[in-house]
Amino acid sequence: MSVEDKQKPQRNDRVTIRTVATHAGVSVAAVSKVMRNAYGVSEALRAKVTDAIEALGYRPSRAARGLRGRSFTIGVLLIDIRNPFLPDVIAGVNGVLAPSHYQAMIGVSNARVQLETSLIESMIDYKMDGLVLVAPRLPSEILAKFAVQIPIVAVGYHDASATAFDTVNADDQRGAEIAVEALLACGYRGIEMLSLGEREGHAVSVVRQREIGYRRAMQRCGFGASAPIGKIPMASPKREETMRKFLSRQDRPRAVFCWSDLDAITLLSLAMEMGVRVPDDLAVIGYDNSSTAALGLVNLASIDQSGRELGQVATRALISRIEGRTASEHILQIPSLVSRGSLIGSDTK
Amino acid sequence: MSVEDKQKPQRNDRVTIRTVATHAGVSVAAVSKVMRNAYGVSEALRAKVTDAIEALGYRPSRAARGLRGRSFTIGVLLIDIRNPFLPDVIAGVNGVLAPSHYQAMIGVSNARVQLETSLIESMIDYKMDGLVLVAPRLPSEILAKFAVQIPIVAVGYHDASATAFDTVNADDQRGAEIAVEALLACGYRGIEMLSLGEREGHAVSVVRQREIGYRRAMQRCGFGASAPIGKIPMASPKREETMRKFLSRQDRPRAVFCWSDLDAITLLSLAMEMGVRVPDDLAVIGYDNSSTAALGLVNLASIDQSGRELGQVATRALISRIEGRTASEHILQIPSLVSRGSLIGSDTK
DNA sequence: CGTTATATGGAGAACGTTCTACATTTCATC
DNA sequence: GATGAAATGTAGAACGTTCTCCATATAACG
Repeated sequence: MSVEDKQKPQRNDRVTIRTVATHAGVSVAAVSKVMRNAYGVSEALRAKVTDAIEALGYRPSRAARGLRGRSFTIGVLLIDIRNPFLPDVIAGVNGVLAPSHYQAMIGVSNARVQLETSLIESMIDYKMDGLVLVAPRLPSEILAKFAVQIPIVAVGYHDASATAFDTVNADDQRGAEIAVEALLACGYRGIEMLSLGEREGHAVSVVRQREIGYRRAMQRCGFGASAPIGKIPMASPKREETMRKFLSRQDRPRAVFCWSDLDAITLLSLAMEMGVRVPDDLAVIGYDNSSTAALGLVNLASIDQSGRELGQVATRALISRIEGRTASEHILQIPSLVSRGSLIGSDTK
Repeated sequence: MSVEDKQKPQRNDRVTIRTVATHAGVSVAAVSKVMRNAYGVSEALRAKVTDAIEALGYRPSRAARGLRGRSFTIGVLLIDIRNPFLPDVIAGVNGVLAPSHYQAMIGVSNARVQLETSLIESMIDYKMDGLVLVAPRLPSEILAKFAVQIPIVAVGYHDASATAFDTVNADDQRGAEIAVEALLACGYRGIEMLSLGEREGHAVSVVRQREIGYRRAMQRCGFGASAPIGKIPMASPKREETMRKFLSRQDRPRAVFCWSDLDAITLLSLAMEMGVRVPDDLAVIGYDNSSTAALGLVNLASIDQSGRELGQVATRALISRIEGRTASEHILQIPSLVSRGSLIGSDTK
């Protein structure tokens, strides 16, 4: 509007720590001290500086911060964004972070080890302050190597012997036991587990843990150590085909424990389509108690491991590690059963 | 192991551009040039440098890069991580980014304007190269202000008059028309829309656009301009209560068009629970064609706007803008109907 | 009043890149 | 050979912070 409109400051208008210092009539170092509320700042100085910050709308550059010190960002790595269990974890992370000055940035690896690695490296290169890895695929040694460079908490990754990083898990073995016990308590006898058919069978993975729990519960109840475990491939076309085959088997079990709601729900859908009645012909119990399982239409009994809580606990652990803790922590939550129609018919029809 | 174990380089072992330069026997600037494959690099030089990079396992620091030039990161802002439509968008973004040297970092705003603002600011402060905002809540003027500082593409945000940023949308008005037309074609006459009950009624929001399309289609078919639109609150307790009330109305319409699968699916669940048969008593059509809608158990007819494609198109637009385009683009995709059991019974029972 | 502690503020060197200028070499072309 | 033009490589100044020393001012104490 004014005649004095300048051309120059069009892009060069970034308010830096220097602008603030000049405006407040103090040194750059002083402003920095106030920002980090470091030692050696008088009330008068603080007031001057905060006023200037307010007046100019100053925001420190995260990039520059990261170059020298902390970036106040924590990275979250998700294996997969479609699994409805993961948003719960994110919600937990964000809940804990919200009141703090930390912020979360999320990366999605799509279960690709390659991408997972490069994402972790990127987060390190951004000088993020810490990482929450949700169900990472990388082997423990590699994670340990990364953990030297940045504080790490792994969620959904069983390695209680790791010393370089922390782990936060629901007790997946126990969860599987609870599932089996629930099926037995309902009187079902022929019980099978449907697990994930993956080449990698790390004991670190939650899937493997659930298999162990399933086997143990079956054995304890006298059904032999080699209780049957079916493998469902991950990729979509094969996946449904395998399930259909399972459903049409003539020696189909009376009840099935699925390693994840994701599979359980698809199974339920196919069962309906193929005329297999649930739970009359086949009882189903899933894992994660995802929001979809809770839908009236789906009505899937499931093991609840409170993703939200896992996210919260993991974040708190990470922050304590960022703030200096060095001894590793391995936290185990107890999962619980949420009974629904797929386990035992609600109506006495 | 060796006796010469040094204490010093324990943390100081970062391989920087300087390490590479020394190792290759060239200048720092030369290495930088190779990295950015800038003009003025001979084959011999390039070979020396890439060898050194390989040998040392050098990765440029994103933090330092961001401070001076590009960071090769694009920020994605999600309004909500629970809506199963959004993972599709992410998949599209990642698909386009994967072969490039760009990487995506995701922030989740949980529909909070405050958080959305601070996340955008953070991404700017990280010197990210561009932003994909998915269904942002901020008004257009504010977005325009941000767009001066960083290239922005908004997805699910209708503002074809914006000059500072691009928009990528499915044609939500058309989508709603298609839905209404489909219901009419099935012979249903009493049709209502269930929309989102929010204070904010920006025309930019997809919800409002769908309402407009619904009204227009109804009017065109002779059902008056004031076709009824019910409002469903977002928060969970009130939400279901409102739906129950709707379902038990004695003047309940014959068919309903829901603004989102999210609501449609809950409605389907409640309908089953309350004994309202779908589609015999009530036909339902949703929006988004989310993965949940496709489940056999749910079997919800829905308007497909291919989130994946939106993500791809948006990312390509963003990259072209990063690379210099200044004129704004406003892209509109045509949605399509996916007919399923909630629209017309598949079996002739 | 000296002398010593303590509290307060500032100078300036990192941090690891990018990128503008410039210096040098190589190559045509006359 | 001389003369530009083009190609190739380098020095070094940013970028916006943090943080270690230092310098000074003030308080405490005998």
